[in-house]
Amino acid sequence: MAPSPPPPLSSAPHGRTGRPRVTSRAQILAAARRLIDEDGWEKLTIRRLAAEMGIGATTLYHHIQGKDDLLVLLLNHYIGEIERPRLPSDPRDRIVAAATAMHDALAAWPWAAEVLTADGFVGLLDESSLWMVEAIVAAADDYGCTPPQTVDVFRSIWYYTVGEILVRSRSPHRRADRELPTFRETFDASRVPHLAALGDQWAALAARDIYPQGLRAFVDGLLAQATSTKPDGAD
Amino acid sequence: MAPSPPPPLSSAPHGRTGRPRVTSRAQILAAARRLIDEDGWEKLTIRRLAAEMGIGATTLYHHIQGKDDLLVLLLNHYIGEIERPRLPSDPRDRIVAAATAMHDALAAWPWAAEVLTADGFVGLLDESSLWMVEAIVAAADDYGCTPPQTVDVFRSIWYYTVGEILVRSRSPHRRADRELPTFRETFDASRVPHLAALGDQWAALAARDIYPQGLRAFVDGLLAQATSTKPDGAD
DNA sequence: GCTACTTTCGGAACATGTTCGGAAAGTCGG
DNA sequence: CCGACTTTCCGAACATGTTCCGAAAGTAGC
Repeated sequence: MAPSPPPPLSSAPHGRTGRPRVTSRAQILAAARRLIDEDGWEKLTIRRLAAEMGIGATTLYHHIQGKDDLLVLLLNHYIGEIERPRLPSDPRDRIVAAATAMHDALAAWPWAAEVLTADGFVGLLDESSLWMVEAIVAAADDYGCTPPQTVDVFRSIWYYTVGEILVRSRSPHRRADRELPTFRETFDASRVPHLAALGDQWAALAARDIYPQGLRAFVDGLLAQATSTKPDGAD
Repeated sequence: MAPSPPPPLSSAPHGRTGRPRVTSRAQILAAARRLIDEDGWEKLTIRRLAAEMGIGATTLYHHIQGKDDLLVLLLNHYIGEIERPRLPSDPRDRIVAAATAMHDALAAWPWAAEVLTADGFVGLLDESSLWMVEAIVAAADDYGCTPPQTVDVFRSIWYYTVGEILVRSRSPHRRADRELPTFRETFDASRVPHLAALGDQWAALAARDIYPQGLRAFVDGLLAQATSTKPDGAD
């Protein structure tokens, strides 16, 4: 429980009392990236990572909080390297563009789903990764949203984005394992007639990527709601 | 602490060959419900459940697929007991009401978050739990949506709902453990000015429940998009 | 009763994330 | 050089979900 950032490993090895560190957080992150790149993120376990570095598994816990923490750090690194797209000037379009960038950045890493819902995820992001959030907030502000409305707009979009990524990241699993489609193909026509009527169309329709489309509809609805509601927020 | 020894399998028909079963899926579900009600769902482990029933842990796997499967079965039971609200006649209001019911039903069980994203979750629901889905689909259809549009409407709402439940179900965790709010309170004003300007307001604003509000905005946007788009679906 | 067959049971084992307690390896004051 | 102190390392252990495989407990045919 000593979050005091340790001094760099090589530049100041001596000058401090106590047993010298055998590794650094940066080295751990580098090794984790190597493992992910080589064997896939599913093979990234604490013990493997420790073995890769030639240290004890327990030792890792003195440099990272836990596996979730490690994944967030990794994600921050990857997201930080994404180049910022030029965002449209129109606030509505800007929100859509920024949210799409955020979505794509997270969806690119399957293991992001493991930590997306972790306690206050957005608050754990680096400043270099926060420009997406900042862009959405700024655009909502530009549009004329009040601070509460702005936060609501972002949170709503965030929920939608997280849900989409999580649901879609788990769906392909079963399709490879078993032969079940994402949705069952037969429904009781007497109890759920409309579902039964859709029948096997559902599976095909549910396979399409509708994130951008839904996002646009959502942003439209949110901004319309913001401008039509009394900014005072009659709670 | 074992109020249910093994006898009540007496009614099992003896016309079958092989070693007789010592338990049934129904008994497993009943024991699981008992454990959840008494000690909370976090205490529900495979070994505890087996011990409660006086059987070996491995035996459970001959009656259920795994823990996720067990949780889905449990959720189906609980959702099936929810009384169906009278839904408004207006399609838009009906979608909102049904989605809200769906959200509330899932949000009522913290462990629902554990299986919400499991492979084709909606397809695993019982017919007795599917009336919420059916209601949304039927309302979208009533509104004039084409089958693809109808599925898109439901899936969008589903993503939003799942995201909200998952994010909110994990947030309180850390607030109890540590003192971090859901979002960090200080941001670099030079890199993320708008976030910095919101500052500590964010934490308070993010604590509010905005699901119904966001849902209404989303449904408005989705239905507007559906009626304005060529039904042919120009991909 | 005995042998075959069928179905179910469950102990041992595995991999995982994580915690605990003490040993190890330095510095510092003498 | 030595003992005290500080900081870090890591083997052992724990709890979990899950899988393997042989033992157990029935029925069927003789």
